[in-house]
Amino acid sequence: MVESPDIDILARSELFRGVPADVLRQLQATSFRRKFAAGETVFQQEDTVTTCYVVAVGRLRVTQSTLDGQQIIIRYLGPGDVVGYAALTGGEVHPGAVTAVDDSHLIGMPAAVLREAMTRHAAIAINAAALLGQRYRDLQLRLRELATEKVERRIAHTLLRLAQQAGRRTARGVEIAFPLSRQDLAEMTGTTLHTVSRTLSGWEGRGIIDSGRRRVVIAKPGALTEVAEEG
Amino acid sequence: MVESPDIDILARSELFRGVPADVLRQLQATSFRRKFAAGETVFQQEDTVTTCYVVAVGRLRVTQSTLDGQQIIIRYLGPGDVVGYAALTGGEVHPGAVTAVDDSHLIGMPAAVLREAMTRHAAIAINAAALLGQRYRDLQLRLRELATEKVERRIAHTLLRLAQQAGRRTARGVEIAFPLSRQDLAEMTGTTLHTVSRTLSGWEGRGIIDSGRRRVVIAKPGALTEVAEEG
DNA sequence: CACGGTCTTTGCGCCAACGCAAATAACCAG
DNA sequence: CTGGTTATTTGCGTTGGCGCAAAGACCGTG
Repeated sequence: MVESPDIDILARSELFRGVPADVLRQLQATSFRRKFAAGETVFQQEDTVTTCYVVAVGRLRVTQSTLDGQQIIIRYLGPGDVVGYAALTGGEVHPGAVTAVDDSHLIGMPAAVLREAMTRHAAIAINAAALLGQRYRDLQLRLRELATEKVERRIAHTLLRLAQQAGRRTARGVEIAFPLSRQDLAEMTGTTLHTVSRTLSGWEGRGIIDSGRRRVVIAKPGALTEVAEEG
Repeated sequence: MVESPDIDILARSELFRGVPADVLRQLQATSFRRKFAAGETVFQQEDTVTTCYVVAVGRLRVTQSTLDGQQIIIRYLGPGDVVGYAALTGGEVHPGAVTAVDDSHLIGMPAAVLREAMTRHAAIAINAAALLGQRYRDLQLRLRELATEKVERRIAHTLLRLAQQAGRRTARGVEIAFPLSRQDLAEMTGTTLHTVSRTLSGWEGRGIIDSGRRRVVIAKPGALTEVAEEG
């Protein structure tokens, strides 16, 4: 019997790294694959936690909304990332919503099974703590940025971070490898799409970036870094 | 032999809740108490992680600074809270600085011992994941608040949150039970001490709060909630 | 009880960024 | 190719909150 490719993906994921193959095989018995088309929702904010996913392929967006419809983007998720971290912490409901921004394949498993596996195999629980700590640290950084930096710098930093985690080298420069609108950038930086548009237009004029409809290519990463760091 | 009071504190802490007493006794063999006077620093940002603490008594402040001295307050820690979460995630350095704002007693233990205990007792690792998840969720909320709400509301929300976690009922109202300056509130809400001062003055005039030098009493929590929720 | 240090208050001018509005521009479905 | 939908750009007036500056209040200490 051929080893399932899913085992391979899990073995490389942030949550199951270093976990023995036989444990993964057991987990895989209750796991399943699920596809989400771009734009489809994986779960809504406040949904009850039933399933935990690991991204096989694709890209998803985590958002958090207020009652009156205001929304911010918490982070983007890509291959190997956990979708629905609440399952790791024993949370009852999802604190944010997750939507696919590209066609995506997720490997899902029941939250109860995962919780049980964590009690049995400390390595998984330790990985969970590590990945949550990583996300927490990222958020601390963004909070500080939002509190202390001006809009232009925030946008610059955000683009550089996105390039780092989902950049693709092309002839023109580093392209953000998923659809990213002005509105999206606004929701990541705590500003409005108008201000983002004006800022990007400015950079476009200086040849720093090359952008279009839901598309951003960083032509001169060095220049963008300069904007982000000083002046 | 009398059971040490530290065991009791640990058993009730967010990290060691539900962990068998004999495991705690083992951990306590390498643990020690340390006092910090108000104003003293437990560790600096970027310090190497060597020790993990649990707060026995007191109150501490976690901050994050930029190179140019800008700083924000990430959170306050009180009895039962973990100080130096990086030890739980395998981090090499502390991502933030911790300072005592009141005289405090901490129970410390070597990070390596704690890490080892996590691998041996999944319950500790699971608690670690839970508490990190809680902090992450709190930060998501603050990020959204900072990104979408105006200063006055942010300050109102912040005060209400502080009252929740460290409020003390008095004749005049709910008092924040540790020294809290205008500057501190500014660093929690992403604004300046001037704006905080003006805002508090306004509320003071309306009888909503009663504040002084590094001291805030919420006289009318209901009115403050109203400010926080709707205009 | 006077002094120095730390907090807090308040006035004033200014500007980054918002909010509104309206004109493109790009994409999609049929 | 055409009409409809979704994204982007840009202009213009407004303003919340910053930055600077100076005065006043409070506190611990010698």
